[in-house]
Amino acid sequence: MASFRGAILLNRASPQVADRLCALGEPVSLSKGEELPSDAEDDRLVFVSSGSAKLTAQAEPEQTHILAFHFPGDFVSVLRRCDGYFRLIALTDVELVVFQASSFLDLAQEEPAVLRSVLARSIQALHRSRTKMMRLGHKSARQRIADFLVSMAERICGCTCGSCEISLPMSRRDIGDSLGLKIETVSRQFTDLRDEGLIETTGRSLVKFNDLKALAAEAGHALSSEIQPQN
Amino acid sequence: MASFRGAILLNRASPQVADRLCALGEPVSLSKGEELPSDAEDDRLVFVSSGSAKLTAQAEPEQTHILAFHFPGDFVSVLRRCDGYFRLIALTDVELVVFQASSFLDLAQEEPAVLRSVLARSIQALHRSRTKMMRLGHKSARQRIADFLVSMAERICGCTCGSCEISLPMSRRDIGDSLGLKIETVSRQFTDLRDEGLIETTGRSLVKFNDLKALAAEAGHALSSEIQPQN
DNA sequence: CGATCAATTGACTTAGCTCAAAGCATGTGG
DNA sequence: CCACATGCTTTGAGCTAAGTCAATTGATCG
Repeated sequence: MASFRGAILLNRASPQVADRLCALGEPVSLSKGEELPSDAEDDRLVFVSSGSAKLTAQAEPEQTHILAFHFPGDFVSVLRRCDGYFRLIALTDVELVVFQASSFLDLAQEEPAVLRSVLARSIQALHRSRTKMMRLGHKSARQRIADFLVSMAERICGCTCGSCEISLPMSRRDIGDSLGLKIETVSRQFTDLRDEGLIETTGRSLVKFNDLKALAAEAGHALSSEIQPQN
Repeated sequence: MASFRGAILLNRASPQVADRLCALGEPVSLSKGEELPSDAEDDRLVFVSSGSAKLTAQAEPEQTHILAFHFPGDFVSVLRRCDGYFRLIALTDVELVVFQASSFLDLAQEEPAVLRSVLARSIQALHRSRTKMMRLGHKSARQRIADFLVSMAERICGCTCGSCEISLPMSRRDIGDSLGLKIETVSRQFTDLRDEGLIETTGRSLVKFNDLKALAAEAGHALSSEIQPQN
């Protein structure tokens, strides 16, 4: 369970401003599979307190793209419904703090350090997104899956090397939708990695990594610094 | 030839701050093929006054990824050399205004409206990048090329429908590197589109569009709003 | 006008998609 | 608590789009 107030204070905001920002946020709880009600008026900033969620974009019917997975501590920006609409959907029961982007920024503006920190993070996120997404366009299915697993290990349990075990909150379909792969291809890659001893799986969601460095190497030298939470 | 000062004033900055920002920038001219000297210390913000340039990332030797093409009026952020280094390379003779990101932001901080506007643009750019790049992962070669051509028509000559003619400043290899396609595939797609009468080509760089809407449809309903200059 | 490098075209290979069927988890009701 | 039903996942066989290798054509610049 991540605290929004704590995250803000890390940006060296004054406690007063942190409190006022907190007051601005609306706590929202979603249970597994539920969707954050969409808003046609305003862009929103959403802080994830606990659980996990997927941010999707539906350009055309029958083709869902998953833009990102989000975990506790993440700060997600959800654009208002306009060009191809965005949806934030709970993968597990999830607790959020939802802000209207404009009023959040109005207030943050009083604390230029916060605003600037948010900007710096945003520029970094843009670059990460660009490098990462662009790489996706150049990578094989195996590399995409390896890259995905390494990034999940880092985000879910903070591991970048050695071995660890995580529970993936998303389905194979979700993974495919986020990497531009079909569900069968995702499954086959899991099988291959399992056969080669790079991972072990139990049930649908448990994945054990035996050597994260080796897996990262499979991803095509994905630098671990590229795989941090967005905000 | 775009004016940096003019672009800043559009953000409703005071003329004083605009002047001080101008003073902070270092004008740089590059001739075709030249590269902006890299900087290991600071992230930089680069304004494109005239000409065009490509922003590349070299994760591994022998594999260059083009992150974006840039045209007059664009505001590019070039990260310092760290994770896989970034290079800004002139496609034509180009005039730039180069800022140290930190000092630019220090100054912009005095004008919260500017800072916030930059932030808002940056968040938008992040979303565009995500949607666009993610789509690339799901698109066929034909759709990628069509999408690319439509976006170039919009950025180079401002056309979104009807017919127009542009001169592409980048090579087929550059196009491939930016879309995750091989040069031969790029060429074949050009041939196909030419055979179908959607485009006409003269020499290496001239491309004439007969029906941009039809081309956009080929791109898979790429919304024109998704194809605007970054900043 | 010729040298050089970019672009095109062709033949072949392969990674990932499609269609189809079978195996497992998970959770629900008896 | 077990059995079954549902939906997720895995596996298989064949196909297609894009990559690879190789040769040719064409554009651009000195």
